[in-house]
Amino acid sequence: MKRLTLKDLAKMTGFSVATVSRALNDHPRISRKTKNKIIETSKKVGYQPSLIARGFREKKSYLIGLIIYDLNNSYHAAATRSILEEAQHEGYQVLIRSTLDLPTGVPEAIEDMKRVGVDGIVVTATRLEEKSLENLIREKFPVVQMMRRLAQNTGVQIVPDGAYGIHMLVTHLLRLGHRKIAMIGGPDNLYTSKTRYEAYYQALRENDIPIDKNLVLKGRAFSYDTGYKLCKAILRRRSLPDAIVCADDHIAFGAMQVIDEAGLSIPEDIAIVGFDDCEMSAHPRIQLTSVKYDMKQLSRLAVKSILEQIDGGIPDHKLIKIVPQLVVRMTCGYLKE
Amino acid sequence: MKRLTLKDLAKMTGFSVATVSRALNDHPRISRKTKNKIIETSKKVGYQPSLIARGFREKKSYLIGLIIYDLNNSYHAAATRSILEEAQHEGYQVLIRSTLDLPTGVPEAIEDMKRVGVDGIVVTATRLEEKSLENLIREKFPVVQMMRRLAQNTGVQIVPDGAYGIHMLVTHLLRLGHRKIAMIGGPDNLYTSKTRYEAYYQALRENDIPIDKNLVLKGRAFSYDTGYKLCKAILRRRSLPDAIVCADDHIAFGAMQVIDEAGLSIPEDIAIVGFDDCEMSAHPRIQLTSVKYDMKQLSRLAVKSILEQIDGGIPDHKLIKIVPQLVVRMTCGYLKE
DNA sequence: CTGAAAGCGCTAACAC
DNA sequence: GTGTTAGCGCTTTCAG
Repeated sequence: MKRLTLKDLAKMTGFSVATVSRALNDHPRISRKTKNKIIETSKKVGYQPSLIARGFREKKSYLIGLIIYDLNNSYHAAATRSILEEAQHEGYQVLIRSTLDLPTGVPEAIEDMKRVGVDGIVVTATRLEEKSLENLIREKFPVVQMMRRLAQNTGVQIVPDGAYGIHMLVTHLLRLGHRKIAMIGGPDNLYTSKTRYEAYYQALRENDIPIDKNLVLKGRAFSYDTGYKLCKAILRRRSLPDAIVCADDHIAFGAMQVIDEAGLSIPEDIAIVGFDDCEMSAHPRIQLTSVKYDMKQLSRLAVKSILEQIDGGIPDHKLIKIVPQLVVRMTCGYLKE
Repeated sequence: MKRLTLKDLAKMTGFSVATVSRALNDHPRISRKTKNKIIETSKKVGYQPSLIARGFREKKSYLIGLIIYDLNNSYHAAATRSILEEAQHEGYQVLIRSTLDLPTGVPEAIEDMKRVGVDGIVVTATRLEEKSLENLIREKFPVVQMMRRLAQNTGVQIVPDGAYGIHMLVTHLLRLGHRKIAMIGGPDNLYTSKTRYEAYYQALRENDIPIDKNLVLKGRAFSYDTGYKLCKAILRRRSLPDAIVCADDHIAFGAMQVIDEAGLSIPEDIAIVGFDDCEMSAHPRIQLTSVKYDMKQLSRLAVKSILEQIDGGIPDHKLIKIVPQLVVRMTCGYLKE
C-alpha cells in the first residue's frame, strides 16, 4: 500500500503533474473545471501530499520545535500543553526536546532541530547565557523565548512578570506581620531565579526591612527536591524565619513537607508562599498561597510570534510581560495578634 | 549564512559528491585516506547533513510520533518525559500530539504524522476502539500501544498490569477490614478503565463480597475533576462506603478534597486509594496509598520495539504487562478492631 | 577506489 | 490554461 504521488494523480486524471499541483494548491492560472475534477479524484483516492517532499522543495517543514526544561514540573507541563494546543490549532506540528537545564541541552536541541528543518523554535528552557540561542537569534532564525529569557535584550521574549508577582507576595507577607522572610529559589543562571531574587530584595528594601543574605537559599532546580533540602537546612538553624517565599509551587510543596515532618505548623510557625499556582495548590490539604497568570495568553502570543517571524518579519527585540495575579490561601498566614 | 551541502564539501575537498557522501556514511569501498580527509574538513566547517533531504531520499524522517492523552495528568506527563528521553537517547526526535481523548484525536494525529513522514508512532492515548489505529497496524506501520491498548489483541501492546494493581489495592482494603468499597474510574472506552473495573469486581468476588453496582461510578476522564464530582455524588447518599478505590491518583486527589471539605476524615470515615503513585501522593499532607510501576521500563520497551519495527520485523501481536507494586501509606486506613 | 548520473515528490519558472 | 523542465540535497546504482 504505497502512498500516492502527484504523478499517480496525473496519470489518473490525464493531466500533467504540474497541473495537478496547481489544482491542489489553488493556483490562479487554472480553469475551474480541471481544478474541480482533479480535486475530486484526489479526494476520492485519498491523496495526501508528502510534506517532506514539499518541505524539501520549499525549505519548509511545517514543524516547530519546542525546547522545554522538564515535564515533571507541572507548570512547565502546562506550558507545553498550551503551546501544543496553539500550534496544532495553527496547523503546525511540534517537535519537543527536554533539556533538564543541562548545559548541553539547548545547543544540542537547536542543532538537531535545525537538522530536521523546523521552521521556528519556541524555547521555554532558556538560561541567562545561552550562546547557541543568541547565535540563532542573530542569524535571524525564528525564535521565541517564552517564560524565561536571555540576560540580553535580544529577540522576542514573552515572559510572566515574575518580579511583580514576587513583589506582591512579599508585600502581602509583610502586611500580615511577617518580618523575617526567607526565600528559596532556583539557580542563578535562570531568568526566573534572578528576577525573583531581585524582586524579593526590592520589596524588602521598599519596606525598610534589613536584608539578610543568609535568608536566601539557592537550589539547583525548580523542584520538590530543592524545597525539601533547602527548607531542611533552614530548620536546622537556631532561629527560624516567620515566612518562606518559594520561587515556585514545587519548591513550596517540598518545603511544606519538611515543616510538616518537623512537627511545626503552617502558617503559625512558618508561613509559605509559592509561585505558579498548580492544580494541587488549591487542594484543601495544601492551600498554598501563590501567584498565577494566564498561560494560554503567553502561549498564544508565542505561537503567533513564531508564525509572524516565519512569514517574514523578525524583530530585533520585543519584550512582552504578562501581569500575574495574587491567589491568597491559607499558607501565608494571617495578621499576628 | 546558508547551510553547507555535500556539493560544497565536494568542491572544498576536490572529490565528487558521491565520494563525500560515502566518506561521511562510512561506506566500505573508500580509502582510509580520503575518508579521513573528508571527515576532517567536514568537521572543520561544521557540516550538518540535511535530514530532510536524506529522509526524502530514503523515505525516513528520523522522527517518531507520540500520541498522548493530556500533559495535565502528571502520570501521562511522566510517561511522555520518559519516552522523550529514551527516543533522544536512540537518536530519534519526537513529534507530540495530545488528543484529550476526543474521538477525532487519534485519527487526526495519525494522519498528520504520516504526512510529515514519521518512522513510527507510539500511542499512549489509545481507546478501546480506534479504527484509525487498527488500520495503521494492519498496514504494518510501526506502532506501539503503550500504557493503554486496543480491545483487540493486535500489534505491540506494552501496558502496566492494572488488573493486578487494583487487585492488590482491593485485597489490601479488605484485609484492613473495609467491606463497603466503592470505585471511581474513568470512561468505559479506555483499557485503563475497563481492566480496573473488572479487577475490582474480581477481587470482591474472590472474597465473597456481594457486588453493588451503585458503588461503581464512572467519570469522563482520569482527572481531579472526576474525583471531585463523583465523590461529591457519593457523599450525598444516605449510607457511605468505607473506602473508595480511585482508578488513578488524580481522581483520588479530587475525592480527598471533597471528603476533606465535608469535614469527614480519611481514612477513619472513608479510606481512599489511588493508582500511579504521583510525586504528590507521597506528600505528608496527602499520603495516598497507591500503586506504582516502572515507567522507565515501559518507555524503554516501547521505544525499543518501535526501532525494531522500523528496522523490519513487525510482529502480528505482542503483549507485555509490567507488574506494579503496592505503596501503602495512610489513606487506606488500618485494621478496624 | 572514485565519478557520473539518476531519481525520490514536489513546485516554479518558462514555454506554448 | 496547460505541459515541460529543472532542481532542492542526498544516496545509490552503474561505469570506469
